[in-house]
Amino acid sequence: MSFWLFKTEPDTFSIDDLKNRGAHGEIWDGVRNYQARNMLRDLLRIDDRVFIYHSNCSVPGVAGIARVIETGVIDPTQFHPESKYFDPTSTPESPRWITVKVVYEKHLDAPATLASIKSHPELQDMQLVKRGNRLSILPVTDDQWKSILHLGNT
DNA sequence: GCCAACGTTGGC
DNA sequence: GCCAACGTTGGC
Repeated sequence: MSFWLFKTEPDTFSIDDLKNRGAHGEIWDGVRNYQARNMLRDLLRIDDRVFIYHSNCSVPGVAGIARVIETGVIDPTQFHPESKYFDPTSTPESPRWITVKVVYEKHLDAPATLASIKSHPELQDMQLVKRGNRLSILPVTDDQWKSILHLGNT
């Protein structure tokens, strides 16, 4: 089992929205970056655990945890002309955007804020805090996972 | 709103 | 292949 971090803007889709989907979970749609797509398509496995990270908000940070329940999911929004994620160059015969479905697992007791992550020496290697990082899907090491759990459960 | 740090697009 | 222009991300 591997660990990951997914970014989301809580104004658009928050961990509470994911919680409200219940056991049905939610397709992680809208990823339109090839590096991120490749991780979703090629590296994520069922039962992998995912930090849900709230970005572009007043207090950015890891809010909670989700679990991968389905892989190789064709992002349906690429075929929806009314969607902001519509991709007219993708075809049902050869879909370009593949993603996963996740289900809510739990909130951290308190969010592990970006500020607190930056203040912890053992987390300075996280891709999240690396200069210029903009990927919305990031790998997390076992040690980083444990450290952030600790940050969020004090 | 500002702006740095990207990724993408398209002319050449 | 080069590179300028443009769009996006996301912290602050």
